[in-house]
Amino acid sequence: MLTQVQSSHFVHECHICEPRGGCLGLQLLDSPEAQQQLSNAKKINRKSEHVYREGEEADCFYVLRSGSVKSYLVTEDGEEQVLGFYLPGDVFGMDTTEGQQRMSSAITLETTSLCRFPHAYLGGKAQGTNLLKITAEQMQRDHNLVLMLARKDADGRIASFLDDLACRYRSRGYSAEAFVLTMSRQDIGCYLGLAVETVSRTLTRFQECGVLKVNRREVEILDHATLRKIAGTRISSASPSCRQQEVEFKPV
Amino acid sequence: MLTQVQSSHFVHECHICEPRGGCLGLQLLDSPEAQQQLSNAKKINRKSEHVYREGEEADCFYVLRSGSVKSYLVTEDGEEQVLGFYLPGDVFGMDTTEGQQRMSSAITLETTSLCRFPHAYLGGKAQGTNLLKITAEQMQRDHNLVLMLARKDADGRIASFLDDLACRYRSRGYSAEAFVLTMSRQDIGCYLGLAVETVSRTLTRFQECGVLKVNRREVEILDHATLRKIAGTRISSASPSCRQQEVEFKPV
DNA sequence: CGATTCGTTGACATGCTTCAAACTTCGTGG
DNA sequence: CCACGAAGTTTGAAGCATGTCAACGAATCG
Repeated sequence: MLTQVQSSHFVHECHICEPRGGCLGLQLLDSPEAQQQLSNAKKINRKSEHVYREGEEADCFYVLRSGSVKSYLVTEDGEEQVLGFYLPGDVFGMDTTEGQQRMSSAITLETTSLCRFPHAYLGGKAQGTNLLKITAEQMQRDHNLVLMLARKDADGRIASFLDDLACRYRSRGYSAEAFVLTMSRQDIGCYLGLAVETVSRTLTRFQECGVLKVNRREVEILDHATLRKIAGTRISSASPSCRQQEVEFKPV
Repeated sequence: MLTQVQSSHFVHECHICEPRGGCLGLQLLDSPEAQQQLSNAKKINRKSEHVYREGEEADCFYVLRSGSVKSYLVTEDGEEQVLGFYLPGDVFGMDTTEGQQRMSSAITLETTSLCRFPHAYLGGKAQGTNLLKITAEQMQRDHNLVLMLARKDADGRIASFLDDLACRYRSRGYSAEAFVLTMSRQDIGCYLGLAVETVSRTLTRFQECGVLKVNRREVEILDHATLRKIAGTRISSASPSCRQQEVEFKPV
């Protein structure tokens, strides 16, 4: 059979997956047809070519065979945040599942060869699709945290944190404008990479701005629009919406 | 059948998974026996009880039904880094797969009810086990990045970054002591949440320490032990192994 | 009702960013 | 092959956001 020949050829020429206990293609694809497809799906990218871009519809993930790749996302302010660098043997592109829009971009850092794993060919072996979707969501959440820690100042982190909580409460049918924090200031600081004192001071300042009302663990969001603006604002961004000095101008 | 009754009871009393398109238990577990097991696996935890601890062997993941949970990990220096807060409906504990040691801990923030999903019951539906293992590894990598961004200073981040690269090259059969960076200083800074200038300065300083030899993108690690020590060192840790002032003492 | 944990506020120290400028390397076209 | 410009890297000086240290008030718990 031609497919058989192709298939076995495909297996022997590549040892990149050995540390994983053998070719991922053989592990994940049952039919020789699918394996042949995979064989054909090998691709060479030149330096600085995008493997995929944020917003594109995802239909596969990748194994890097040679070269190197960086994945990144872009903040609302046009700033780039690198999420990781991939070396030969690494699997990437699993932070988005079939049919979803890519949540990050990937670009080659040099001439690169990679193996495409189209979701469609995974067939029965990808039964846990729902689980994969859940893990992808978790990764996206992690990536947001990374972005927050790397690119946002204290104001931005606290605002993002509160906005995130509000959204999650809303999506569960609770009030997004008033809720009780179940965690201590210590925990919040430890999550956001800030000192407890900074958390406390920032919350106080937000209250002075009229953005929030805070009483110990009770939070009420008074001006969600401004909160969002602060959350999306980069450190030295041009518009200091509600930053320290601004407070002096419009205390409530 | 008793199991049937149990099973349907189990389905009707819980609406936490509705936004996911229905009970995860029904989606992931095929046999009524497994579903009953799941039903029995519901658990109430009081405030500040651990759901699992780092190092324990993982045999399940969880869906939070009510209450809230925080997940975290502890640095080599005993510092805590919070990785996330979970609200009702959230799935957690998927950063470790069956049989592995937990890579993080989870503790309740208040009285909490949760649903256990033992890996063993997933049966055929979890075929993509290999894929899950890969996504779990990716998550662990992300968590390391979070820890780095939140808890380490510039020296620690650069050192961790280089050590990570070295380890990955070693595991692939390349030299861990001498390699070429495929990414620009800009990219490194963008990954580590540092300004380009800081990256450059830090590398220069490491060279002055005798830890590295750097020439543009070529890196040679001369003192891997010290590099590791810097990587693991927290910001204001007692031992300033190779920090700014230290350089003055022992320039090479 | 003490004891402990949690939250807030102030003063000060400092590590990193920002701004600026020079140098090197690389790619491109004359 | 060299000239030229763009991009990447390095180094210096100065400002500032955040961490650290310290003290106090408030709430919680046994």
